[in-house]
Amino acid sequence: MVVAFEDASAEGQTTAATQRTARGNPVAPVGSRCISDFTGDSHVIEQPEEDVGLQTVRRDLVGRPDLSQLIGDAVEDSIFYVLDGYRTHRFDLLDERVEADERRTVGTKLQYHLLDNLGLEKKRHPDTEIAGVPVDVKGTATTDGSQSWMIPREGQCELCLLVHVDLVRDRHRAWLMRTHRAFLHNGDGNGDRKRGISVPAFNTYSVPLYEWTPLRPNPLKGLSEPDRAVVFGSAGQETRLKALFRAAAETVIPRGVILTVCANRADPMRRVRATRVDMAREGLALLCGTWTSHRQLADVLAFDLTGEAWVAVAMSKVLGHGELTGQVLEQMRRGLRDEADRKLFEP
DNA sequence: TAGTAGACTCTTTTCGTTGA
DNA sequence: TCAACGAAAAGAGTCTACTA
Repeated sequence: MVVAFEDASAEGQTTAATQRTARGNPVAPVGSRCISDFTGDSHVIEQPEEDVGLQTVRRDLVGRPDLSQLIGDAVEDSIFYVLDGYRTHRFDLLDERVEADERRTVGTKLQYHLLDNLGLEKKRHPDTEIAGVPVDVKGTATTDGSQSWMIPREGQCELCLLVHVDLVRDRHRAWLMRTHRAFLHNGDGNGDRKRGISVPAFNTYSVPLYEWTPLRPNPLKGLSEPDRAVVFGSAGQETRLKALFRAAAETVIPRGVILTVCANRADPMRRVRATRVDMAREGLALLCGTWTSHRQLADVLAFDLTGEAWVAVAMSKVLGHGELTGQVLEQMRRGLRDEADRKLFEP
């Protein structure tokens, strides 16, 4: 097997001295030549710091203060899509009911959600352009800590935004890398002639965009077995939602979690709202991210209700925030006719 | 009969568009 | 640039039907 890089001084001539075996071959050094299988183009490998296109894209991405959050949101959206909790009750990709094939599709879905979240246009090839530079987006979700991105022939020597989701530790990280042919495995590639990135090349030439960032915890994963039995039991939606809010009080409940609990039932959000009076009787106020005043109060209490999430907090914590408390309680009182119920939401 | 689900209508909020 | 406007989405209330 001959690796596809040459000493630049040889000007396109692959000599015996520059040929390497695939196993244990060294990382193609800066200054050596790389030849794309796809275009046949021969070019010199640069340091990432000297790669104008890579640095342009890197500056654009790291200049976004919420980059890791935007990509994290895309990861969570992709996982929710694959789990299909709204129909299946599944909330964990490690669940035995999730097929390995389904897990693999997280990376594919991630491309679309990531472009959407970053406000990037979807193109045919490569996937998008960032700051005018063509960029491919590759995502991988693994359960063993390993990371492998398969690069298609047309992606060779192009810039790639690489995202790794660690499903066991619930975290994600992203890198930028120019995936030179010389950095990919040899042999015949897979059936689509895609090739994986060699680990030494990745360790040498990838540029991290941010460190490991935790995904938002899924409150369903933290439930005890007895709580989980009630939340996914045979009772009605309201009973099960109340059990969820009790068990996961002071924990942000994303909208997707509510849809998962109420899988295959109509109008679950209606049932969440219907639990508000009962929860108030138990001393818990349900804040909903849809309402501006609720969201603002949640921010004050250090809960992030973006994505129309909900949270059950002690009523005592809702009080004492001046006009904001007044607006939240007024919103909760709205429409209640029973005087005793209305009293539950008075300062 | 109580609890629950579903359907319908009204209200509120958000977001994109338009024009000054 | 910003306010006004309208459409769409989602919250909220009410009523009826079903079931154990």
